[in-house]
Amino acid sequence: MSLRTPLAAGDKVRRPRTLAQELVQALAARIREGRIPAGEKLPSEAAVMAEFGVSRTVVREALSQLQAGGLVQTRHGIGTFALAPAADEAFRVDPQQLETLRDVIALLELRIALETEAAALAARRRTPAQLELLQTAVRDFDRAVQEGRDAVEADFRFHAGIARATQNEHFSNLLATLGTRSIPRARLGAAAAAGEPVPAHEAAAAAVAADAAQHAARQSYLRRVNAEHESILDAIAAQDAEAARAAMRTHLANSRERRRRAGSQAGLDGE
Amino acid sequence: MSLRTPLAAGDKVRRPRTLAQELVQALAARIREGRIPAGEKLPSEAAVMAEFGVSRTVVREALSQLQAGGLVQTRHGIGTFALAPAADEAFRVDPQQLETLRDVIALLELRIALETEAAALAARRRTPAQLELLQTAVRDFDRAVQEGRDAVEADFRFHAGIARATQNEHFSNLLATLGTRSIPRARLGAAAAAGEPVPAHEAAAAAVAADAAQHAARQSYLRRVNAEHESILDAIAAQDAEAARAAMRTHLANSRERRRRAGSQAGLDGE
DNA sequence: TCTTGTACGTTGTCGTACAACTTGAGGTCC
DNA sequence: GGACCTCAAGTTGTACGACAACGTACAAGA
Repeated sequence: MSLRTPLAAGDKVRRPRTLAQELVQALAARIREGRIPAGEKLPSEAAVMAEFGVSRTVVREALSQLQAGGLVQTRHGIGTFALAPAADEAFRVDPQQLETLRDVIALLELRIALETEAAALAARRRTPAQLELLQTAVRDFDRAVQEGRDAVEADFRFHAGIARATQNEHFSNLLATLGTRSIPRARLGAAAAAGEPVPAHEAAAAAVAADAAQHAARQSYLRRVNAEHESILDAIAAQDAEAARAAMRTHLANSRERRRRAGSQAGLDGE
Repeated sequence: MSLRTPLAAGDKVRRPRTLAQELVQALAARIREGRIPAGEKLPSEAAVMAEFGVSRTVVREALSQLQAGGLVQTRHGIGTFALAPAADEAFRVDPQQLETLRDVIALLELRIALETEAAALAARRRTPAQLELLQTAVRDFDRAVQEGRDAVEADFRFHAGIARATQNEHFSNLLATLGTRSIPRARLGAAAAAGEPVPAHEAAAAAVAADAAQHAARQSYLRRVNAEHESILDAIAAQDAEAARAAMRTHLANSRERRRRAGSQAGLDGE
């Protein structure tokens, strides 16, 4: 069996363009169809080379992709093994589950679970360099608030930095999954609320005043958020795990209440 | 920036993973953090080689995995491009990350974060029917231990029941994802070590005695586990959130220590 | 019996070379 | 001047050979 056979005349737009991708399909089929049962060892790279008539480069890239796809597992010096069809029970948040305020708060509860523990672990394990990144994030957040710019990025950086400082990849991976769902919300609402110059050509004076008041309220709210960030940062700097845990819980619980009060009106902007 | 730098003294058992996988993480981080915006071209393979100080083999395997993961797209003769975050950003645990004891403990840390909070929420919110299910699970666990049967199923049912009693789907969804990865790992070695009837036809008396001793040790260990379950159950029955949180933390921390002591020898059986 | 060494098979990384593809610059012809 | 052609440069795709790192099995030695 060789992959090098030129395409027959009828085979116009054959799907897989590269040899590696063809090989991926061939091997994936064997695994999915059970011709290579779960736990069983695949042929060695040399054997696959011989069987399919391709170079080791191609074989390795194919195995690499199967690995990334979770179909096989490779162990140095031993071989490559097929994995259980892995009822790919990936955790994901259905976008439909973010429609109501109640949905958003449910997700925030999960973040509380995740991040309070992360804060505690980060306090114990953070490296000096990681602490520095957190300090930078808090400073940037503060500056963005003062200058009326969008502070969401610095906010996210702060939380992501804590997750990373746990030295446990799972925390940052999971937060990334949650974050892209729960934060990046406000494309429309927040931008307008964040102080973009509104086309106020014909706006009534009353509307302008209301806008200014809203802006001021947002400022004070963001300052409170920053103060909470600093409490967390102090605890992590002092390597006080329990204080960090408590400060993070306060921060996120406050976020939850702020959001709850804001209702569904303001959309889901940063915390 | 080079991946080849020898480990610093402080770096504990730094992931012995492969260069390609490290590179995958580094590049994936750049994309996820927006340092390489969607649609933008990644550095050429030659540029990545130079920047990270690795061979083209490694670079190509890393890109290959990113491709399989849907983060980038490669076009022959042009380059590799970052893709839109693809709403597919699901959280999953790479099977490769469950190889070492250290990996298992890392996952357990995440479970601690998740389940301590779940226990607290469950204490506040559980319905009488849900409480009853938990009581049944604990009773079944106890009976299974006494009768020498496998208690993993009842154990998992107890934990899953708590997650469900939070009334927050995300907790049970995530626990399911973690559970299928971290518990049923009864592969080759684990199955034999977990107390399966050994073909003892010609086993020496000494071996039988050792086996009996191991069985007794396992019994006492499972009774301790059950006692911990009962503490959690009591707190949830009394709707005492803080007590439930503390009891769950104790339980999982003990699990972690038991597992740590067991080392990698016993494989990854239930807790 | 237990330990040690050692040979072998397997995967991980490196380097070089060339083929195939795309783009853009420059040249040629009308 | 404009349309077309050619070609060079940059990029990804594939091949081949070499060695390092890792695990396992088995034989030799204490």
